[in-house]
Amino acid sequence: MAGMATRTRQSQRRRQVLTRERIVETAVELLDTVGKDALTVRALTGRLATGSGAIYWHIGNMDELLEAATDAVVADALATRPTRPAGAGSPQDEIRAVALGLFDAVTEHPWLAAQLAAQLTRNPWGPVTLRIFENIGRPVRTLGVPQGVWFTTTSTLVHYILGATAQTSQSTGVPSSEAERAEFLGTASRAWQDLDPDDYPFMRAIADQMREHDDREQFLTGIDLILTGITTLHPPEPARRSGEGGL
Amino acid sequence: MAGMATRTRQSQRRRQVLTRERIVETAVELLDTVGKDALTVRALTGRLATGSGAIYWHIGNMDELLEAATDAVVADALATRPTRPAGAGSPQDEIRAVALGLFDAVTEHPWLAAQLAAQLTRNPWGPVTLRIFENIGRPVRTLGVPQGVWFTTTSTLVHYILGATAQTSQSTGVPSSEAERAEFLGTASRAWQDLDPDDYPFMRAIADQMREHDDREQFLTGIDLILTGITTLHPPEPARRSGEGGL
DNA sequence: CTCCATGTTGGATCGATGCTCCAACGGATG
DNA sequence: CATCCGTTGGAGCATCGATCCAACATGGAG
Repeated sequence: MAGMATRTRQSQRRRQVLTRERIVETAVELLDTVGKDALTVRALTGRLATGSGAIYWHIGNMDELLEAATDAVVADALATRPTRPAGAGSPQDEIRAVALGLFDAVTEHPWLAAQLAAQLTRNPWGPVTLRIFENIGRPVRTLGVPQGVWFTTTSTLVHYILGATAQTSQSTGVPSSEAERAEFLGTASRAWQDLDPDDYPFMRAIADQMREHDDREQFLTGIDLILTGITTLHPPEPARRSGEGGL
Repeated sequence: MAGMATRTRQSQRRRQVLTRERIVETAVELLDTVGKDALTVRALTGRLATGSGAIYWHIGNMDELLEAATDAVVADALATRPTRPAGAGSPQDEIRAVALGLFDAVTEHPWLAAQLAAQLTRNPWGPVTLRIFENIGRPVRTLGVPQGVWFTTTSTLVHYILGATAQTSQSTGVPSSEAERAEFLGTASRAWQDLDPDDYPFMRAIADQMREHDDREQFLTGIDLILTGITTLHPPEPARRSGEGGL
């Protein structure tokens, strides 16, 4: 209340102030380097040279910390879009860019896929989902679809993106995993061919395609599939009446 | 038998055989009634009147048990399709039926959404994913799309379904939650209208649609959107060559 | 029928985790 | 200098997944 400049900068007044931001930052580091199971309160106290009580003073929960870490990474992935100052390309390109930003973030952070899915179910309209929705919905609006279907259209895209990224977790990323990935795909493809022909005829039929598919390319193909459906069901009006209020 | 009273305290040991199937069954019961956090090894030993060692003799892992429970529920949801002996309706109807089967299963089992997402990330080609893929891919094949895009097309549908069901977890289900649901939507819609206009213009614009949307209807709309994209990009050939071997 | 061999059971026990509780610290205020 | 309160660090608690092992039951060999 009426605090003047008393709240001085967070310089090395103490060794280094423990702030919520710093905790989240360290959590992301731990997640990236050691994996999700290694993100424990004790690991945090070790890295930050503090106690568990200090940590719980800034974050109320472990789930809350995971949500904050997820939101931080997602915000960074959506902010650093390929130098595109404003809506330069088509709305379709913008949607592809946002989707690819999330896709690449998931491949860079192996823990992110599980967390995105977890946040979606635990807190369906939390900050993470909100952020993604906003970034997809904005180009959807400029796509020329009627306002009545903005919500549904955006939902379809977001749900596909999150479902697709959920499955594309650990595969790519490390460059040396080229052979490793080929072996994984080969093993899976072979396993599909050995399935019961009565129970799984389809999986056997696409075993070959599976071995040679590219996750990223397939991801984009799915986006284009949905975009085609959108523009087919709601073709952009050639001349848009400007004085058209809602409804 | 003439066993003396030397040590007959636990004579009723074999009153009911402990099998993996029974453990999974009990796990589903616990998940449905008390929730996911209540599914502990100790809760299982209590319900089954046994010890933890006996349980770990049949299941190797807690994650494995969760996967088995998920697969059991999914298999049941996909098997009990509305009395449709064979492919009676159009491929589109079949896809809608499979998707709705999963959607309804998620609403009936509040824990299922999180588990479906978890299985997708942890074990991308485990039995659960395999089963869903097969049930979606089969009608996709009869849709008339070229074989080269079977895998990609099915992936798009499955990823959307899993992403959408992931967000539709706790909302509907209980009939008495009618007012509760309305209040939840109203609260969320109001929260969106209070967002920063600079950061979240889109969410503010669709706050009204959000309050009055129906999850199930929106889910089906998304399916139709993707189906439209599929049939637009790959129109069914009027005459299909039958002697088309794989290659 | 007797008696092991083998597969199965039940529970004690271990290590680890999330979280709470509390004494102590230290900069700001008077 | 004295006091206060936001903040810190760590001991401790409850609980969990998982392991280990002695006690059992059952089928087949003798």
